[in-house]
Amino acid sequence: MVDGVDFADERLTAIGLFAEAFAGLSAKLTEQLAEHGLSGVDFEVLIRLARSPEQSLRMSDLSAQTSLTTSGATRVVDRLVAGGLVCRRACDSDRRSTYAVLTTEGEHRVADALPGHLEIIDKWLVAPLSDDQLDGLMSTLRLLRDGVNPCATVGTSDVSAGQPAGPR
Amino acid sequence: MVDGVDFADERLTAIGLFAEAFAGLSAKLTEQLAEHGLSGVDFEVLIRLARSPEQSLRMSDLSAQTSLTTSGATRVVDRLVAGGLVCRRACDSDRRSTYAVLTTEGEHRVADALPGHLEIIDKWLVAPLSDDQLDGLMSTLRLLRDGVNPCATVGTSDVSAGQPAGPR
DNA sequence: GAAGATTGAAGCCTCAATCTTT
DNA sequence: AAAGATTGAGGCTTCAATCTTC
Repeated sequence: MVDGVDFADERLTAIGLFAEAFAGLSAKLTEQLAEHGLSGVDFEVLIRLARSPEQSLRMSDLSAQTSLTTSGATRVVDRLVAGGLVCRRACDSDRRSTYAVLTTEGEHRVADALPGHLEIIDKWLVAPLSDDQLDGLMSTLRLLRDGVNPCATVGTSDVSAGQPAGPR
Repeated sequence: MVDGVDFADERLTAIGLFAEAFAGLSAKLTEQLAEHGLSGVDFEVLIRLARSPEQSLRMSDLSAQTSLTTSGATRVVDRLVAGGLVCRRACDSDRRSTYAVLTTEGEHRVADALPGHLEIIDKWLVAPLSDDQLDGLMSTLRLLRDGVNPCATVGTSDVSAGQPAGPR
C-alpha cells in the first residue's frame, strides 16, 4: 500500500480472471490451428472471407472486421497470397480499392481446420458450463462488448470470428 | 458450406464475443496505461512486483506469473531498468538466479496509474453489470480458467494482474 | 484534399542457442 | 546433465510516410 493505493484490489482480480480465461482458450485454439498451418489471424481472415459474399472483402473492410490495422491487413493478405490461400482482385468501380478473395485452396484449408476448431470450443468453453451458465455468459459478454465496442454491432451481423484481438 | 462445414457455426459467435469483449476492455486499459507511460506488459510486471514480498521476484518466477517467456521477461525488465522503474539484484543463495526489484520510482509510477486503471475496470466491467451478473461472470470465468489453465490456481493465490496475455 | 492501399522503419515477442552455476 | 538467465535472429504488428485514385 502506498498513499492508500491497494495493489491487491479485487477489481484487478476480476480483470485478471478475464484475461487468464481468454488467454487459456486462445492458447488452445492457437495450438489447434497451428496443426493446420494457420495462425489465429490467418484463420480470422480466412473465415471472414469464407462467410462474405463472393468470398471476398475489400482490404479496408477486412481490417475493420478484424483486429488489424489496414497496414496489418496488407501484411496478412501478403502472407496468405504467398501461401495460395487468398488472391487479390482489383475493384472495377473504384480503382483505389482491392479485394482479397478466398481461393479454392483457402476454402478447403479453413474447412479442414474448422471442425477441430469447433471441438476445442466445445471442450473448453461449451461443455464445462451448464446451459444457463452459457446463456448467462453470452448475454453478459454481449453487454460488455456493446459497451466497449459499440461499432462491432453495426454493419456486420454480430457474427464474430474465432480469434483474439489485442488492442490496437 | 463445404462438405457440410458451416462457416457460421454459433460456437464461432460465442468465442468471437469473448474475444471482442476482452479486446475492447483491453484497449481501454491499454489506452489509460499509456497516459502513464506504461504498456500493458509493463504494468503487469510492475504490479506483480508490487504485491510480492520484498517487492521483488526471480526472473523465472516473474515469467511464470505473467504472459511472458523467460526471454520475454528479460526484455521487459531490460526496458523497465532502463526507465528506472526496476533494478536487478543478484541472488546470494543461488548465483544462477537474478531478482527483479521494484524501485521507489517504479512503485510510485504504478501507484499513480492504478486508480485510473481501477476506474476503467469499474466503468466498463463492473458498472454495466448487476451484482448477480458480475458474480455469475466471475464464477464462470474461474471455472473456464481452471479448465484451460489449471496451473494458474496453484502457487499464486489466485490473484491476477490486470493485463492481457496472448498465447505463447 | 480525402480515401484506399501499400511500404519503410521500429518496437515487441518468441525460439533456439549460449553461458554460467548447480 | 539440468536450471536460470541472457542474446541473436526472425516473425509479426503498428505508425508514419507515400502513392494512386476519387
